[in-house]
Amino acid sequence: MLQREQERAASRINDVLEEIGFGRREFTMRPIPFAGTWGTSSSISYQLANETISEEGAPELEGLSKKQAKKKTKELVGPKAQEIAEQIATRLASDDEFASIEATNGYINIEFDTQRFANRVVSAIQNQGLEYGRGERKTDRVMVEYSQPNTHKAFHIGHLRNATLGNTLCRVLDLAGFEVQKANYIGDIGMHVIKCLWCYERFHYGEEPGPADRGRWLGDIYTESDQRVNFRQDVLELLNELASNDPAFVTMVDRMMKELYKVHEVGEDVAYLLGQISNKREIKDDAFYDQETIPKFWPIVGDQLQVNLEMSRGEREQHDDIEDPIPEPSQYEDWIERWQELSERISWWPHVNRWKEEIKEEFQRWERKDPDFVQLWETTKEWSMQDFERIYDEIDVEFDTWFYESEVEEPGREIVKELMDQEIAEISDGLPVVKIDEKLGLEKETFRTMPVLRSDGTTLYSTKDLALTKHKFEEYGVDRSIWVVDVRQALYFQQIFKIMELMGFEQAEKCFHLGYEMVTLPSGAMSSRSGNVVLYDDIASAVLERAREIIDEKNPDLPDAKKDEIAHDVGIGSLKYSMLSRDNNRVIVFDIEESLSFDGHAAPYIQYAHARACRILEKVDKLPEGELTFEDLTTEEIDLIQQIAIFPSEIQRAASEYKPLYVATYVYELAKKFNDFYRACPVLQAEEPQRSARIALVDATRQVLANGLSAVGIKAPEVM
RNA sequence: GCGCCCGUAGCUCAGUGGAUAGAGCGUUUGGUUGCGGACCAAAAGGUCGCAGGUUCGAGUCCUGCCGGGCGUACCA
Repeated sequence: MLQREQERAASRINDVLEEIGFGRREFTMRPIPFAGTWGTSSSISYQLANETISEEGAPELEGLSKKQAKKKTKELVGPKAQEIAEQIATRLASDDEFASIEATNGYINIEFDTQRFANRVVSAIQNQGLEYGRGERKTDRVMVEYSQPNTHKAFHIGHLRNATLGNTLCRVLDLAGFEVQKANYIGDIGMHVIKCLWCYERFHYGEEPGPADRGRWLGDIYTESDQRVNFRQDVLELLNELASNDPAFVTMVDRMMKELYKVHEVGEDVAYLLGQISNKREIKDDAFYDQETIPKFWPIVGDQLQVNLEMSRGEREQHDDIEDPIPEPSQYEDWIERWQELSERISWWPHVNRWKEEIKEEFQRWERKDPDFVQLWETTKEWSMQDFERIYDEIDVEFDTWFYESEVEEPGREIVKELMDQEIAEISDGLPVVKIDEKLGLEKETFRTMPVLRSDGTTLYSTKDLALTKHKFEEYGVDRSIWVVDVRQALYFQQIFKIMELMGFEQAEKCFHLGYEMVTLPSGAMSSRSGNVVLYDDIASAVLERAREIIDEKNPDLPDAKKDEIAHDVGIGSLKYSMLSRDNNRVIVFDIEESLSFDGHAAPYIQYAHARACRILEKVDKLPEGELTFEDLTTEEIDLIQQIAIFPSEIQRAASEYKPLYVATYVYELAKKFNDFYRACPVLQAEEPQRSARIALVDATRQVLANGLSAVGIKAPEVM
């Protein structure tokens, strides 16, 4: 609608350019960037001014050096642009279709006739309702694969970022006019599942979780399994860190070793530890003769850390023989905490290698489809799935198609055969790989080499993804395939796309990986193993509780069920918005306190604007109909009308660049402009015909706020 | 080594080659019987990491540095 006006304006300018001898040009019209003005502008006169000066020359440039001439040109362009703009504006002035045409700062500014366009915008919104913003039908069939949670693991806020981004992208693409298929790809098999089930059978057999927290229960078992398997690594990591970062620890190594030898006479191991620590060389897992050395050494390490902590606090004399400055007490407290956690499990040390063997055997049970294993896998998988479905329901995220990793293992092996037959893949170091750079004839290392099967014939993630991608193209008729996945897999997806291209799939060109950065915590990267993780369920219940408190305070008379519903809309909306209001390739440091605040740039602000609009409309008997009077508008009214008018084009922009952020920003800006209007312009108390016009504007804004929130997957309650 | 991302107000972040670089949080001071104060106004706060280049015009594009994060053959 506005685009048409812009095109018309550009075309009229071109008419004038032709008349005055510049000829027709390609240029884009941009909004006038001043508050309270609604129209379109062109900077074409700057280009023309520059051309004129450099082609025709100017008396001021005579006899100047090149550099000086350039500098002078710069000074001359501004005034000349203004001159040309004025010339164009005067010729256009005879056009009575625009409210005003002016030359300012060298730009041609064409203001719209608010009476005409405001009516057009408001009535379009009234007529289209929920459909306002929908673009023309596009021909491409799009599939967006997102969420991809692993069963047997807990759902945390990192998963929430993915689900929110992916779901919003789907909603935006759909609104933009694409046929969208929302796909989930469940990681229901793989090493993580094997580890979890091994740990269950080995240490928790026969235990039953409560029906409500099976998902979390499984996640806890997975975490335990991970801790068991990585136990030695974690222990050595701390020891090595102490050896390289704590001079007091290194200085005391002789004393510690004497103590160790008293309780544990294994000379080789004591000598090894002494040598590595005092020379700050890495202590290796497989270097010990005796499996009890580290468990015996561990209490000595703890005692030493305690001594060092006291020394760092200044409660003990400093040792003259420590040359480097010793770490802060807080650093020791951190180390002691880690030591303490590992200490509780130090008896695991001798068993770790055997456990690893057992896990390999467990993997074989899966590979040969051992019936007992498969049955256990199916029941536990179902527990996770029920949990996921509950969460998706809570956060209003949906899927049309569900893929499972376990179902693409066989097709994966077939595609590897195909790749071998077509000589795209080859055997290298005993496993099938695709040497992508070589196949593409690239000199520079770009896509590298991708393994497509393990050397023992078991499938890799890539094996399955290649098969699934082919499946999407062939069985689902997907033209444009999108993956919403962690940005760390960027190279991986480039490799997949290139292999699909090598196989001759034209759709490879329109494959797109929407990468997003990590969600970290103020205490560092999330890791379930170390317990540094915020689970969805925990943050969701905290946010819901907080939202409920505020509603109780603001709106005590509402029925309980209604309060719960609003608390849900506001709390979850706020959480989702915090995931959308930051660019996808920026790290989110998730601050729990901040997520519990509903002020400022957040979903409740937008929802509040919507509720306010609803409140005004509630007091109106009948919405105005027919031609309205939008004359002598205030700055706030003009800016608001302009904002609701650009919604459709913002949706297109977000869809074409795959940027959910644009919509999140847009709808916040809209709420802001509505609040400005709300303050400056009385609606119900206004005199007719202004009253009717404002009521219609409020109604249109309410609709666009609702549509905008819906596009980002956030509910728009009428009361809050 | 190679590649990708980030660097904008004290903090967290927007910013489509174009006019005076904007929000939120925090700080300080205010907001009248008005339509809901989850709101609003004012003040303070900037060498847009640095240096070149392209351009009439660069926070935005190109090149090189600096700082931080991430990825780089049988994890997913």
